[in-house]
Amino acid sequence: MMDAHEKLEKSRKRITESIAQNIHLYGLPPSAGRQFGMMFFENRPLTLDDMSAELGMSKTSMSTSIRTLSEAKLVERVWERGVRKDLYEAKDDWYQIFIDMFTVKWRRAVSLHTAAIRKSLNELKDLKRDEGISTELLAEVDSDIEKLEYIREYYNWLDRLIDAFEDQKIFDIVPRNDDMSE
Amino acid sequence: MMDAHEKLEKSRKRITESIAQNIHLYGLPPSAGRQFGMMFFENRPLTLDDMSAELGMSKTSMSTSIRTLSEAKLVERVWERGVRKDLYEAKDDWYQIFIDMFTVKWRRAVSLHTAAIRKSLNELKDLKRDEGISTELLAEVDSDIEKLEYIREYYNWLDRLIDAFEDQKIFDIVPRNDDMSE
DNA sequence: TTGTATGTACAGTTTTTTCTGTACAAAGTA
DNA sequence: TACTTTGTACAGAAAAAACTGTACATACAA
Repeated sequence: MMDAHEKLEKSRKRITESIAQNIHLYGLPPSAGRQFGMMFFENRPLTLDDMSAELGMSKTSMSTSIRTLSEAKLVERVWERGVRKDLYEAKDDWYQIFIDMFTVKWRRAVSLHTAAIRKSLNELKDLKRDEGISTELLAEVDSDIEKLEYIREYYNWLDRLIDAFEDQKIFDIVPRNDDMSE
Repeated sequence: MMDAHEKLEKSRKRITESIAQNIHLYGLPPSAGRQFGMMFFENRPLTLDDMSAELGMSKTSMSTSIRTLSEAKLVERVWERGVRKDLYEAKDDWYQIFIDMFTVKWRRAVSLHTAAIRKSLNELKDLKRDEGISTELLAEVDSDIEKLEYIREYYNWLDRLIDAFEDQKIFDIVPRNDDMSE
């Protein structure tokens, strides 16, 4: 028979593992998920040494993964007077965490894609204008131009979608507090 | 000086590489992105042998990655009478591709998390009810319960968010056709 | 039925990613 | 100033993922 403390640990472990198995949606490896999950249940900021001891992993690993977690805005550094070591805490607004991940990751993708599309589109239009190309090839160029214009429009939509998340407009269609009771 | 055909290839390659570099957002490796990008520009369904030749990769790889692409709903199998080989085509509705990816990936995560939360929450509530536990531990249990109830609420929101994508309600706040002209 | 074509399971290889230990730079303490 | 303490750069080890070739099952053709 487990004692109460063991039961509590087991309960936490289940949630932490669940996070670890799904953190790839944030582009992070399972161990970073475990780290975040552990920090989530701690009601105090942790040092790298704390994390290292808690997870049984090297301090170096803690250092690199905490940086990744910070960049993804899942944790943040906090200050406490008199403490020399760096302290980190899991962010507690999961809605905001989701929105931050979404906007950070997709904004970059949109930006890169849009630049590539603009460049290719210009090249293709120049190609049409300047050269006397075969009818066959011209058809292909026109086909590509059409496709690129279509996906440019799509990325414009995606950009506006990201805006909607960023400025919290998303809560207008999907309200935050459903007020569900058990 | 490049000829027209080379220019066309270069233009396509830029877009394809851009897709390859960002397809990790769909949980797929770059090579799958290259495969999709190539198929996107082809105006006809391709066989595994076509893809193998086009990308210079083994047929086995094509087979496994086309399955992944199918599961992610980025491509689909099409039928053509008289053709014995399997034919695949890139889906052309990128808005729908995005929505499908989003719903498939996040729905599974929500489902797994929700199950874990329910289980842990039950265990913790049993723990509170049955055993005479120390005040100190009780405080921790209560803290965990509060946290789990919070994230349960969050996952409920996420589930509703997925619904909004799935039933196209998302286009209400972010309309599809912006009708931007150059 | 036998022969041929096609897709994939599986084992092994290559490549990429993650993790560790050492060494060191930066910053605080005495 | 010299002496600690702390975080991280870097090189190498371990683990995971992607890719290939062979072998085979399935389906169609004759």
